[in-house]
Amino acid sequence: MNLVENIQGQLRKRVEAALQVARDEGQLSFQEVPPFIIEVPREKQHGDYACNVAMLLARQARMAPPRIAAMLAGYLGAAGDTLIDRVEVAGAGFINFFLKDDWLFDVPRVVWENGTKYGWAAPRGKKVQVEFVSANPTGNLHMGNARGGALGDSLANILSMAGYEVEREYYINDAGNQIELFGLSLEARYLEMCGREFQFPEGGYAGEDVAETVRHFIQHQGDSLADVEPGLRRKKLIEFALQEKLDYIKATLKEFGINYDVWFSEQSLHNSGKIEEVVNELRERGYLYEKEGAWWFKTGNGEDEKDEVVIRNNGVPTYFAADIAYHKNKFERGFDWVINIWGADHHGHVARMKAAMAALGFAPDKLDVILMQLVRLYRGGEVVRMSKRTGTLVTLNELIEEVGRDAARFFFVIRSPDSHLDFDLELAKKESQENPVYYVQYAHARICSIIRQAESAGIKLQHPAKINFRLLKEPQELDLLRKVAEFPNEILAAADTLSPHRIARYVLDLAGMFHSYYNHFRVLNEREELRDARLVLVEIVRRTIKNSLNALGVSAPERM
RNA sequence: GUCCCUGUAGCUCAGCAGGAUAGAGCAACGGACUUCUAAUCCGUAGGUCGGGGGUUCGAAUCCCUCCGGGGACGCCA
Repeated sequence: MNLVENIQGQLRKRVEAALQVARDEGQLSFQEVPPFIIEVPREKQHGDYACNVAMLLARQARMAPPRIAAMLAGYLGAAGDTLIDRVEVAGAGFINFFLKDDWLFDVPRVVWENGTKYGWAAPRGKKVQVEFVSANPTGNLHMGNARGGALGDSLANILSMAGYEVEREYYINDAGNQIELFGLSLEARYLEMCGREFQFPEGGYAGEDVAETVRHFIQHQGDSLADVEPGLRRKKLIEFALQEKLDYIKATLKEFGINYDVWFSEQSLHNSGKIEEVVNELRERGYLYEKEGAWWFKTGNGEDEKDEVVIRNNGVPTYFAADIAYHKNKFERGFDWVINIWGADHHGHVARMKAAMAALGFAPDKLDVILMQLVRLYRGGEVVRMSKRTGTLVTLNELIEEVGRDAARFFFVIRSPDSHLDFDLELAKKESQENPVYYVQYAHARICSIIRQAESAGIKLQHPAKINFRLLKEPQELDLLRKVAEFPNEILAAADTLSPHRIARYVLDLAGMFHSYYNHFRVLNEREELRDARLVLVEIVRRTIKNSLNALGVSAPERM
């Protein structure tokens, strides 16, 4: 049950009824009800909720907004109303609703009854897939992958809370040119270590981690491949390396708190002939044309030059072709909504991908791509280039070790995906003591401490039904109830706008309100009834903090 | 040249499906621990929302334009 949504719905009905009565009585003339909103105003003095209908009606009613608002208010604030305390008209014509506090006293019961599921919406019977990270299995995960991981996993959590059936997926790019280059790099290192002639490929993977993988291979198989046919040698090396790298990636992501439902191999699309199949389908539907020996996909109306090659003139399909087959496969699996998290450097790919889906008869609206701006890494003010090939990168493993999983995840997810993220490692380490994540976690730990303290004094948390919440008279207490009540709506808003950072902001706010309250009032005070009510209040705050942190993949410690 | 993101307090960023007096954290300054955890709190100070037009009852938010920063424009992925 979503209390806030419920209240907003009730107010909306009252406003609609008032509009009808006003029209029936000839006070107001309008053709249709405009799409007005019932919102929580920023300023507290503007009431619990505000409605903008008067401003929206001004034109068609040919009346000044404040006059409309005043007239409607006359129909709204009936004496004896159980919900509305009073109605005021203010500003440019806002109708401000001041509610009786009673509804707030329902909040603890609702939280209590939902328990660990407070904030979860009812299942809506829609399947959504979130694909994220999907880094090439040719190296370790870097800062950009870390951001994508934190973002994608949190988003998946939030969508799940919003009632969607969510699957997390990792697309393994284990085919194509990069893999061939990877093979050549492995081979060169291998021959080098076996003391043979070798030639390192131009632009190859020169990183130390690749050399290390080759060393591992030699530990297992020695120089058994030194004299075999190069194609076979590379195949064996690639097989070994991909397995090792992928295992490592899986372990790292797990350590970062991310668990995937599906690991999808690009190679499997090649093997099963799905790529060829989808290319043929596009060709039959008339979306491909041949030019200079290659096959091109028509992206737009043919006027621009954004067309993209799907089959190279050597007959080998491109990454784009594989990706089309992959996305077709996604839709065929019956997802109602497909979300990809890509680095901003792939933005040119979005329109093409959507066009390809449309060409295949799928609704492109069902595909959403979050373009995450790239992370730029600094070390003591120096920009660090992140390149897998040269191996100069800070890995996710190092990040977890240096900054900690909780702080790292919170840090990535507190910013909107649109923000360019400058990450200075020195600064992050220095600031780790002051990181906002500790502020939130500390609030949780403090509440746990209060409850422990109460228990050791023989005071038990009681069911809200047994509590007189009218004793909570302090404005800060009512504000906390209000804030907790907003949580389910915050989740829905974060899901709708694909914005996990809203939850990070929310929980930071809630923690701040709690810390302030803590410093002003004593929960465990002498008056038993008040004490019991406050104990339940801080407990529902604790649960809300914990559920928020869970959504972000951050732990909620009981002691700090 | 085309496209995407971005420009808000000294710094890092929220707010941007239009709403009322533009917010938070950090940094700065001044206070609060005999009391449930001071990783906290309270107070002070800090702004031409990059510039200029437009739409509107109302613009940080939408549109146009200019300027600054980042990125993409491959038969790489």
